[in-house]
Amino acid sequence: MYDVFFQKFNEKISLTEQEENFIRQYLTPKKLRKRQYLLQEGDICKSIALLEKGSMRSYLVDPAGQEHITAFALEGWTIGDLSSFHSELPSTQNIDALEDCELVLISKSAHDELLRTMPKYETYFRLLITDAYLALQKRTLSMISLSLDDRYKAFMESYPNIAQRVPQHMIASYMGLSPETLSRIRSRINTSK
Amino acid sequence: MYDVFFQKFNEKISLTEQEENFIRQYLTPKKLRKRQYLLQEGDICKSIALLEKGSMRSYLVDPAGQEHITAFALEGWTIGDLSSFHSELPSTQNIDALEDCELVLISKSAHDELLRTMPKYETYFRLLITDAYLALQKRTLSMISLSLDDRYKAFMESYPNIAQRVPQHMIASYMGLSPETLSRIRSRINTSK
DNA sequence: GCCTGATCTTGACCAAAATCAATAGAATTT
DNA sequence: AAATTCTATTGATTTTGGTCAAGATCAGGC
Repeated sequence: MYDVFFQKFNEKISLTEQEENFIRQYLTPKKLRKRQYLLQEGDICKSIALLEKGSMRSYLVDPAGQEHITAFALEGWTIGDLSSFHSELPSTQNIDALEDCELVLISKSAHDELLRTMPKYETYFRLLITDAYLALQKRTLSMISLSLDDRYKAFMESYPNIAQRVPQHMIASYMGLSPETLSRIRSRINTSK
Repeated sequence: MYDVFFQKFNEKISLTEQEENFIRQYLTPKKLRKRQYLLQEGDICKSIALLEKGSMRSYLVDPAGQEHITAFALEGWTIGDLSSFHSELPSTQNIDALEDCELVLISKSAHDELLRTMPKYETYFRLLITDAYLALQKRTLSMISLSLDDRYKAFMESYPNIAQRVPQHMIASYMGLSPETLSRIRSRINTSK
């Protein structure tokens, strides 16, 4: 149990068996059915989740009622609304399962206690959020500096596994495009090579 | 010396005088004239900088030769290319001074040693990068979900002090717009109220 | 196995932003 | 003080992506 979680943890900071067992007490397993919510707009995000299995997305709804996907997650990825988790204020995001999922949850109180008592956990989390920052920065820079065609190519290179598992219109939403435009980008790219 | 640096540090984690002096050894002051580079594309980002005084920007140049501003920094803000700093690979960004600046630098080796030896530094840095992540996320979400008018309003609310010190065409660049479009957004907003 | 709903593509049309161009006012430099 | 450069605005035109609509394919539910 928690195999993927500890594998990912050990990639950043290696743990002894005792340390793994210490952390284990703070973890909670959770299963979600496809389409089930982990978090809904207005909720406070009380835990961050690592996916052992399945796929998820987070999205927000704009003033005009349109959904915009803000993130995807696959096995081994972490998902949650860090803003709400950190501030303990209601979230503006929704997170739900795209497939049946198995998760590992760390509650806010467990997280805070691990930060206080276990330096390796703080290091793990610092590295985790550094990676998240770098990935987000890459996304943001591609949005301001690349053509649509290049942005799509960059997305496909960075996340080929997402493209395989997620419908195309959701990728369009993630990129801030209409599904029709993404379809046209694809046909443009395919004919030009 | 380093007043702003320690003020910002203490806002996150409070330090004793001894701790301040311990950190002080690892810091280097630097002055930059307006238009002077802190980092150029191809350089490895060897230190992160906190601005004691002045203002800076970072930008990148796209394949078509066009500049895109990726970040601004004012007094008390931290700037640098975290991607290059972290990976020790050449940067794709340029960072230069918009006004005469006074900086505090932490080199990569100083940073690594502080992380190893001083838990409070690691906590400080974790909180710093968490804030950076949250700010970047806010920016990214506004790019995919808001109208241009709302994005501009949100920018002005979040960073009124940037708008006061930075020419408008740079704000347009930061937002990924042409200067003409930003000018038209402004006139639209001004006439409608 | 059929039906419904979801997904993707393509076309026609429209709206929004980029580009090109001209102007004028500010700020720096000499 | 004059000259040069930087900055912002406005108009005309072009390009790009969004919206609306129709049709085709596929998957899952009954």
